Amino acid sequence: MTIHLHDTLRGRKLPFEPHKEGEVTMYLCGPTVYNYAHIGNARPAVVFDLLARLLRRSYKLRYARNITDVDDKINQAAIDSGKKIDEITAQYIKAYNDDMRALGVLPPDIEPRATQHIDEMIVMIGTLIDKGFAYEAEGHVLFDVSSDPDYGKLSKRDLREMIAGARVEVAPYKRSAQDFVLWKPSTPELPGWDSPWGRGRPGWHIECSAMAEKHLGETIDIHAGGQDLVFPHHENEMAQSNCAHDGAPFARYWLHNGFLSLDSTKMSKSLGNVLLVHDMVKKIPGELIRLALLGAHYRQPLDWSDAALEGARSMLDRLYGAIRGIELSDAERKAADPPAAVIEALEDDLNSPKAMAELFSYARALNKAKDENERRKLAAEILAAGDLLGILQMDAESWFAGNNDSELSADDIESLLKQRDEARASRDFATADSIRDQLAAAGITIEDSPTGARWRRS
RNA sequence: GGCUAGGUGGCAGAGUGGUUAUGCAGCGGCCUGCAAAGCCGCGGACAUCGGUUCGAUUCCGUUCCUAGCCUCCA
Repeated sequence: MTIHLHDTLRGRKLPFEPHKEGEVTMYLCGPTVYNYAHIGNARPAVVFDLLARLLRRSYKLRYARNITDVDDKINQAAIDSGKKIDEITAQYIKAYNDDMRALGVLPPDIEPRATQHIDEMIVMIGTLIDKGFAYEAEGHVLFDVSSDPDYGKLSKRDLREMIAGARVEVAPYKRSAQDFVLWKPSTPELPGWDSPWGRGRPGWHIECSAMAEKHLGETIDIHAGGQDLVFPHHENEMAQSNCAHDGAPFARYWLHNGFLSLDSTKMSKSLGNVLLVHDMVKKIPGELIRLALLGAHYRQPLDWSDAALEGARSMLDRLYGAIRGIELSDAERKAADPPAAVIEALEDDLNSPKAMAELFSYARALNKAKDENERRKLAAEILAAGDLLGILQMDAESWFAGNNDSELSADDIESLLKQRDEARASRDFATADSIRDQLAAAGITIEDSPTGARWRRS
């Protein structure tokens, strides 16, 4: 089955055909590094990591995820903290990569940084001026929206209506309220670079156009990001790139993930309800967070809550419970492919909830199977699906052992289990049950089986 | 106000013009010393009002509601 993807520009799901046969280029708008990433920031990173993993099965993928390291919010963070800009960006770039790794996000092939592509941006801005799509005014360079007849097509906005509804305050140097900044002047204390228009810094949108062109070419196959980037960020990127490239399409498929809310409200610093991935991964297994993020289809809204997290935990308990106790060799693991139904679900516009549902039918089959070879085969297939989805990366015993922060160590538990076994052997069930109660009080659940008792933290 | 997405059983969340989502929770059974896990089975849903149709949760339109965007934002 061919991969189908929903394209924002055309507004529907389409069969995916890359520009060049067998090769795919993908660009994701990454973080602005002035703070830790919150759980909403993690959604596109995780969702499109899954897409990257899926694409790599069938194509040679070149995947870029940029880092915005020049931005007014960064400048403000430097002023607020008294730190140097470089210190701040270095700190948060490292934190971002660490946090994403904890969520099972594989590194992209390229991680271009805005500050390392100023020359390319200046060249592109010059091209836009030369071709009549941009103009200089009071040290600024602005994109002339009226010069691009396609402007508004991505976000499905009517330019005239936007003008009618525009805010009152329009910078005096703008010809039109919708014109946006490609280059703006910097004061001496702000970061800046020499340019034909004086010392300054780039506008927000130009970096993605310039970096995508440099690393992936004039036309990229997939451009992804959060839904809130459709306007103005992606609309503006598309305008810049299309105009600079004489109409060559910037992206063949535009993918946008839905918004994440927190307990049904928008995350915002003023409400104080921002969940930082950096804090969460200290307490919660990364793949649990990852599965919770993949628990809804990527284009659907997702409400983050403890209940959502517990739902993901139940799912992982069930899957780990099925494969628990089956030791596979590396060769057995490598030989297995994910179930076809799982792949088909993912190839249908990255339907991760469907993929999970298919995986559960394999877990059920494994739980029912008596034949050891059959069980090993099913376990290997489930684990192969886990590798594709970025889950089931832990040893099952470790998963059920959980955090080691309770009063009972694994050795304590084993010792108590042994006592209980002895009591049970002599049919002293009162003692056996009191040990079980003792363990239950410490959050340990016992599971007896023909091969002896197992335990897990709940 | 405009644009774009949605509104599915107790919760989460897929999907479909007529037939089982799936996970959790609930109920009954099997297994168990009793549990837990697992297995088998059961109940319960498609916001509203119209229309198309032999038949609509699924297509079209109305109304209501929700979210995002329209200003920095994943």
